[in-house]
Amino acid sequence: MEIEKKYEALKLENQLCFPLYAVSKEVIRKYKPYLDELDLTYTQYIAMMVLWDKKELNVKELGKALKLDSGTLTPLLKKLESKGYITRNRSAEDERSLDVCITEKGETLKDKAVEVPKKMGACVNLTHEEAALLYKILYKVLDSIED
Amino acid sequence: MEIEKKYEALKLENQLCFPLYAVSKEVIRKYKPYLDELDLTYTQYIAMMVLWDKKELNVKELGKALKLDSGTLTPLLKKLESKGYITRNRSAEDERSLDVCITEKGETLKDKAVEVPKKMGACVNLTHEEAALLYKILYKVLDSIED
DNA sequence: TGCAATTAAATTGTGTACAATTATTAAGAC
DNA sequence: GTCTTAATAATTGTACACAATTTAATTGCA
Repeated sequence: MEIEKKYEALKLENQLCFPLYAVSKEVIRKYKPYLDELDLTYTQYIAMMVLWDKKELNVKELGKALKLDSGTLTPLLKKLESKGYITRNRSAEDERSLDVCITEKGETLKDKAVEVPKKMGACVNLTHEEAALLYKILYKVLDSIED
Repeated sequence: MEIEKKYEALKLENQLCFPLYAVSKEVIRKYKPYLDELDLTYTQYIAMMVLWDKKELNVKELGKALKLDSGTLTPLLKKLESKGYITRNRSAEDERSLDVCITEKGETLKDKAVEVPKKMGACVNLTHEEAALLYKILYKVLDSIED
């Protein structure tokens, strides 16, 4: 192989992983000013999203939904509890399991939070078709990676 | 607005940010076994990618290429230096600037690293068209987000 | 029943990320 | 030439991520 071609695959601009990584970070950074108003970080926000929808579930289920483990979730949920947005209680049927439940205060936050996706939509400069395509491709990767 | 529709935009499955975030993490996790063989983390790997290409550049330029700041890069580059893959030296013309330079040992690593993109390609279950489209859309977002 | 295997969270340790601040150096205005 | 302003890394502090281990509870089977 020609020497110039041998290392082409190692260049940053020829990777798919790098723009994925960079866009993910930049998008999360774009959320910050809006999430600051809710006193939430991005990870706390997506955890609250699941809770706004489900009201109650255990750490294992939340971890599956967010693809996060207890090492990340345990301290994060303790923070959400200290903010008063959720409660954490051992399950009555299975003491190993920890039930996470949204509070009144957490529910109230939902009304402010509905504005966030609207504000963010304006930031991501894609057409409907591009956004739909991106969504479809990302979930194809996500499903195929399923370990 | 109907009550059922009001909060639809807040559901995790209706977000574009979440699959972006999740895919980015999962892809990086897929790299781990291959990068372990090189004694590199993912962030160290993309930093080395720039250095394999450019041989030498300063922290500011590297930060621009990777979209990372000195708070992330300083400890990371110290680790790469301690592994013997790079050197760190103050610029002669401008003492504020820190020059990062690849070493012989760092260059040697490149020959093992060329195998990584090949192995990863097999993991991401996309057609050429899908991969090209994903690449194009991601860079469109990245360019539009440019602050 | 008794106990090995499994499961669920929590903990520990390492490595990012990034905002905000600090220290040092360089550039530019006058 | 001094002095303000700007630029560059490093530092500090907070919050993830995740692998590996630990602790405690439950299951399953001999």
